[in-house]
Amino acid sequence: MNIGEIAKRAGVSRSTVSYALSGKRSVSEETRRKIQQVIDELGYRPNASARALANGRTSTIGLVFPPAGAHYTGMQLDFIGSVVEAAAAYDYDVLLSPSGVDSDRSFQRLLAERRVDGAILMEIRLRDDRVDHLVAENFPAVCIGRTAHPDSDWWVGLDHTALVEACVHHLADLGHHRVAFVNRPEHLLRSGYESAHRGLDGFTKAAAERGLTARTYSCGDDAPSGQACLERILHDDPATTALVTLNEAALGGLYRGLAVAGRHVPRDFSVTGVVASRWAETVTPQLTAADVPAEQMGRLAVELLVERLGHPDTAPRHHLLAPPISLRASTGPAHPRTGSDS
Amino acid sequence: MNIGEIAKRAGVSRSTVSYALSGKRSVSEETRRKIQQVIDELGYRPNASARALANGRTSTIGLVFPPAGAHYTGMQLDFIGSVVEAAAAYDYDVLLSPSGVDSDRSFQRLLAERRVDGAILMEIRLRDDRVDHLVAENFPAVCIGRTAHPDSDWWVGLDHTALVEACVHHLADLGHHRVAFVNRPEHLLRSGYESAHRGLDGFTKAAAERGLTARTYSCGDDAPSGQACLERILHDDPATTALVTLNEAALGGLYRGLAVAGRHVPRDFSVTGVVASRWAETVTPQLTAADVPAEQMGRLAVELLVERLGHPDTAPRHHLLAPPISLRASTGPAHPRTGSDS
DNA sequence: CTCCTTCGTCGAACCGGTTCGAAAGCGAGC
DNA sequence: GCTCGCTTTCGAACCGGTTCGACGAAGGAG
Repeated sequence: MNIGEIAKRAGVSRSTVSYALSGKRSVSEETRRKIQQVIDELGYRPNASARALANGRTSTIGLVFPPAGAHYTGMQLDFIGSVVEAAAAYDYDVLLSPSGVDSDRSFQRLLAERRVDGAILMEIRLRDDRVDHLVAENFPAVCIGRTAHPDSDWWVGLDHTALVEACVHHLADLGHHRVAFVNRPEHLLRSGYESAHRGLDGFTKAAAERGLTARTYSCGDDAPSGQACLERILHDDPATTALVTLNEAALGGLYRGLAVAGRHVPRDFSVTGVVASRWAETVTPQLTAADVPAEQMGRLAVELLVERLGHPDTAPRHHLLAPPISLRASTGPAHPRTGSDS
Repeated sequence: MNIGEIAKRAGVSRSTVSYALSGKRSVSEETRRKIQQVIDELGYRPNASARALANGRTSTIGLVFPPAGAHYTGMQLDFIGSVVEAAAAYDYDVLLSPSGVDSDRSFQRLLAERRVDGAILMEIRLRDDRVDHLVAENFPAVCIGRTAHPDSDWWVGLDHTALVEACVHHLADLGHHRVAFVNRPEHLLRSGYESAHRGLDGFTKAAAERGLTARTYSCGDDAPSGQACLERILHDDPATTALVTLNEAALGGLYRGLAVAGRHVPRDFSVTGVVASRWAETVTPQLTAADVPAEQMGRLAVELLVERLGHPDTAPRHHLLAPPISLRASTGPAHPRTGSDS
């Protein structure tokens, strides 16, 4: 059931079938109908590998996936979903590439073996080998996140600095003086993980500006770590009345820690941070947070990539997003704890 | 940088390079070294499309993704991650196919255009066109979930009936008499969604066996729907003291509804169900639940598929998993509400 | 009636691999 | 010395598309 078979049954040459399908040269109405009829009868679809070999385009984009074995967060899932959906709208398939332990191997696979026309990278680091590599080869790629030298790349990113600053200002406006920052795990910070660094910067800066007493913590990406982290916070400074977090996966644990410590949210303690709205709404009380527009970011990344694929030598473009804080139910005015603890 | 270039620089023919690489015929140690040296110098990797065209294998498996635009649950994310990881171990890439609105188009794309060697399907329905289609074509596929005629398919599934039964027995053992079942959304039930149906069956059967007063509800896949559903439950029968749920995404809303209604978990109300452990641990109190072994299921699915690809005409194989209930903190003995409500 | 376009179609080459049959080189056996 | 068999290498065909140059027929202009 290849193009030769169709040609034979339609009584024309292979090239005529190809042109009838692609429309790159005119074909008489009559033969076009005949060919279409044969194709419909046999349910023919052109072989993707052969097509890719011949015209050099695979109609596939690679999505470089967070390290395998890690704790995926809801945000990442939303990215993946929206990327797949947006790509389908442009007739692209999405190939997942685990950037796991031997990330090089699967990465090489994508690029050097020409499995994809372009790539979207998640989980960017400030200094990122993968990005350097792609830029050096001028390979069409778009990052979800920014490196330290963002002008030479294509990316769509979140202004974590501004978002965390906004969270701190929100808390300061409510009268909080002693606040904590719950960051992603230590090893991500050390490896230069973008959002962790920029978020931390924003926190430190805004806390200084507002004259707050601030402490920062790293916390594992899971609920038990969140609970432990909260215990540490209250142990280090029992007078803490609010926290800001980037750590979506630890959120449930932070809440549990507060409940265990007898701190009511938002009466005794305010919580805010940067979390996708869909997940901010699953906790009780619902989280006042900067809404990560994961769906939009995935879509924008695909749009940028498609544009770049269409116009290979355009100057880099980017989108820096700074979604507003959605006021929900997890923050309130500070009530300094008086007397002994409950 | 193709095989011809390598051949030229190594002073041999293209076929010799090919054999040196594949090892399908012997090549003298000397020429093999020479070829390898040239390859290392130039960083050559064979073109995937050409290879796929020539030998008929793409080294890619398709993962048929839940409908686009739906609310993804954490479980699904875990599946995807584990499938990608397991596939990488067998040197397969994973191509995502959204089975969205015009699922046929992208589905056809995968199969008819030969983009993948095999496929893994998620979100199975009891009567599933996609599965029928694949079985009819004898296309190598493995389902995560069972259809109504499971003997002719390859699948790895969860015994939702048994799991929900176990949940009901657990509640009955604790002395609960009036229990509710929170299912997936109505439209999924209507479309024959497997876990929703089997779970419901298990609930109904076990509740009858134990002589419980039981009500069943459909609930949207998000927190607000969960909260609304819980209100409905307490409105319909304020004496309800426990619920079983399959609806992971609504769980946060159910908890919130209980908090709003002043029912303490687990003192006044027990909650249990079927939820991946990683997510069961993020809520407070942690959910006593049958742990969905998403990671294991993804891995098993890949293993079955690889096996099927290796031995095309083996009889169908499957794995039916029935993980145990993990006792956490969300269930307790029934204390019939006495007097007026709080 | 010829000359020049335009339209529709065909054959051949090409994309970059794999694979098969055959041939060349070489030592062993008779 | 000749044949046989083994190892190593080569050339050609093939996978299933796309694309380019050319060619015949039809139509219009002169």
